[in-house]
Order: sequence, then structure tokens, then C-alpha cells
Amino acid sequence: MNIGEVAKRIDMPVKTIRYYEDIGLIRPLRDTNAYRVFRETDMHKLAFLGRARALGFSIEDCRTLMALYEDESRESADVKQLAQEHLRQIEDKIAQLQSMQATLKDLVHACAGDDRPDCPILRDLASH
Amino acid sequence: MNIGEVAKRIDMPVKTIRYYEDIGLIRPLRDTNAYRVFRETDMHKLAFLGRARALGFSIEDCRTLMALYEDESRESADVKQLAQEHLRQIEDKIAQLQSMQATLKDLVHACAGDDRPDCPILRDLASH
DNA sequence: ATAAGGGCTCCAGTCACTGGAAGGTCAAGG
DNA sequence: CCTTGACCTTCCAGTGACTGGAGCCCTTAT
Repeated sequence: MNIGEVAKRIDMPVKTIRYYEDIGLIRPLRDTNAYRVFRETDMHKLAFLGRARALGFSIEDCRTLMALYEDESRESADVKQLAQEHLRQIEDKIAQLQSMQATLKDLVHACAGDDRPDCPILRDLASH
Repeated sequence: MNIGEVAKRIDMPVKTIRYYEDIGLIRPLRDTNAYRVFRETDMHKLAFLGRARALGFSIEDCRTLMALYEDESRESADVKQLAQEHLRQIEDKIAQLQSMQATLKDLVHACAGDDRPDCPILRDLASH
């Protein structure tokens, strides 16, 4: 299967698929005309990558996860640890964003948003 | 005041301050030895930038906010609109992260995390 | 005189793509 | 057979907001 068809089926940009080959996450075959040829296993890997990325795992995490997936003698503890660490980071990020959200909400609420120059948002940024 | 002293006072890396000059956010003076010389207004701007960045505003938003701050005839509506749009983006990001968090929590919970290879996390990534 | 601890510029790297240029290939229609 | 348009290829540059490092100069204290 050609790259365009793969891209449509698994809903991933052609550029991204080429990039994943560049960094060694997949190794599609090549036709005589140099076109990439994707087997079922390649598609499966791409789908795996797509879902891992959708859960926010970094590319390096994805590489590790794929290696674990292909290692029949893996220990689930290794997978769990990776996922837990990632979960912790996501939770940190959420907390950080929620703190911004709370401040911004207050500031936006306090600002009249009319044609006058007086603005609590700017006052807050300028003070402290 | 020299860059190191400024960095300490407003708790911002020296590199970041230089970078902000590079992209035209501040314009410190120069001493005869080419050292940057920071006035009160420069420090004030850096502090403003630090707080805006801490609220998650992009550098370009910061540029706009500083321009509005310095424009005596601004309309607070412009500031409010910027902040509201930013708030919306933060809320989108939070929702996205919370969705990841929910899925990851379930998966982590379902995974034994022992020395056996069976792993619901990998199964989930591989299936669908 | 020298050593430590500033400061300076410039270049490269981060992360995960994304856009674009310049060119080769393929299938369909005239 | 020729052209057109939709594919495909590689390679290079850019994104955002820094960050690290090399190689150099300046200042201050011993």
C-alpha cells in the first residue's frame, strides 16, 4: 500500500509517517520506483504510535512502548512504570494550567472590557 | 545594573533576558565595555513579561500586552479579548489533558505491574 | 600576575512535526 | 503519443521559547 492510502486509513499526515520512518520507528519496504510500500505490520505500528501519541506519550516513550510490545518476555511492571510517570506529568501540567485558569478567570471577570483604558488585567501584570 | 543582578532580582535566567532583547521586547542601554545596563523601566518590563509568561501568554501575546500597557489610549476591551481567547485555549488544553488522564488512570489501574508480560496498557494501544 | 567570576557574541540543539521547492512516476483522457 | 493532474520522492528551513556551549573579553581580589 502507498503512503497516501495509509495516511487516509489511519488518519495520520503523510509527512508524519515519513518522519516516523526517518527516526526509525517504522521500516516500510520500497518498490522499484522508490515508493514506500506498507505491510500490515507497518500499519499496525503506525496505529499503535497514533494512539500512544494521542495519550500524550513522547516519541521516545513511544519507541520504548513499541519495544516492550514486541518483547514477548517483557514485564508489565516496566510498562506500568512508564505510564505512571507519564500520568504524573500530565497531572502536574493540569494543575499548572488550572492555576493559570483561576487567575485569568478572575482577571477577565474584573475587566470591564469597554472603550476606557483602565484595565485590571494590565494592572495585575504590572504590579506585584 | 548588570544582567546577572537583574536576573537574580526578578528571578529570570540571564539567557532569557538576552533572548528578550534579541526579539525586541526590551532595549537595555550599553556601557562602554558593551555590558548591558538595565534601568528601572527595563526591570519593570521584564517583571511584566515574567508574569504574563507565567499566565501562559505567548511571546507575541506578551508583545501585544506590553504595547497595550504603554498605550495610554488603549481600550480595555482589547486586553480583555486577548485574555479571554487565551483563557479559552487553556481550558481546551485542560480538557484534552483530563481526557488523557482519565484513560491513563484506567489503564494504569488495570495493569498488574508485575513480572508477567500480560499488559492491558499495551493491549489497548495495539487494539481498537 | 593570576585566578575566579562576571560579561559578550554566535551557533547548534531541543520537540514533533510542517511547509515548500524541485523533481520523478503513474493512470486516464484526447 | 501527449498532456494533465494526482501521486510520490528527497532535502532544507521554520516553528516556540528558550538552553547549552565554545571562545573570547572585562573586572576584581589576592
